Amino acid sequence: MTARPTRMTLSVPGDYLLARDYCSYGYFLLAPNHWDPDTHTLYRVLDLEDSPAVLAVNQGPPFRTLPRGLRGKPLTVRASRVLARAEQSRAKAALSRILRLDEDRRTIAAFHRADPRWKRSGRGRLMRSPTLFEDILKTVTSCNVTWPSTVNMNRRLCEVLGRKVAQVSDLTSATCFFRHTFPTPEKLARARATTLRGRCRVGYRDRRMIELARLFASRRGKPPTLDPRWFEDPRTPSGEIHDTLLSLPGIGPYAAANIMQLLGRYDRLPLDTESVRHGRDVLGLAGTDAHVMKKVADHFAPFGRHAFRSYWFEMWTHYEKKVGPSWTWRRETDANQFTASKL
DNA sequence: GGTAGACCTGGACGC
DNA sequence: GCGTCCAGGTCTACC
Repeated sequence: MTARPTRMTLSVPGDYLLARDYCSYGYFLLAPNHWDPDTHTLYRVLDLEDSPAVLAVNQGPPFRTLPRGLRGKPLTVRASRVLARAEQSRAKAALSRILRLDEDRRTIAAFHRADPRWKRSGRGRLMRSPTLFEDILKTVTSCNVTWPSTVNMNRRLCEVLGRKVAQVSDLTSATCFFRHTFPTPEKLARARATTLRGRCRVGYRDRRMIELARLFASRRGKPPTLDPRWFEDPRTPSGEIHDTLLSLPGIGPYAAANIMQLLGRYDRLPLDTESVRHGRDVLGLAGTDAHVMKKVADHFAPFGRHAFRSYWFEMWTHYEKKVGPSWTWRRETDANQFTASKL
């Protein structure tokens, strides 16, 4: 008799709402993340100790408008196979980073005091990846391309360089969209530039991505050149992290500021063409692109260490007014909207 | 320190 | 079906 796939429960902060807090940043539409808007279930492929597995995370039945009853309800996590105890711990740690479970009610309340517009909806957490490396690579794939290309690059990176889930269960065969993990730094560090360019369609980013992977990869048991723990440590000065990010291949001012927010440091704004569009269309700003960018930065400066979240949820709400609540979005249709020229 | 142009992909458009 | 144009941040060379 074969053992049944693992089921777990994950505790969340008292105000946590999976659909609202997971569908809060564009990366929730990128492989190997998959959100099913029909069942309000998050599917994520993760590299665990023995082999990859798919996790399905759910908090309750789907809804259209934000419900009160679900907030703080523990998450149910179903795995595609049996997970050893160490794998369960690793899976929970990965989900905690993705879902920002480290942001407790007090830190969200501090944001709402700085910008009360989001108190009613409870917006405050921003979805991210299970590792800093994946956040950095996803940011590189979002630079100098329209959003559909970002979607394709991430899917192909997983399919070409990720590990495939071998064990097929009801979970993986019927409902999961992706079967491959996001590539590890070690795997990407060994890849050929021609593979990245030809099969993953990352273009001129090929060598930069390999160089980044080499900085984050462990080699022959030696620690990596860059330690993610240094970046994640709240005691590390923001200025030092920002300077280090700017020194990395493929990381410029936009990417560095975006990675800062993914690290939970919200005082900088990643300004791009979207910011200019938002400045003109929503804030009514005028002038050259450079002038509008400067005015957008000035506009959100009073929010201080909460500036990015004020900026981001204002833009997110603008998207939602056009295409509905983010938890109803489908990658294959709504995902194509996220480019300044279309919005 | 500021700026122009190259770097790629994929979608839109015209023929 | 083919060719052309355009959007999109980073990097380098040049002033």
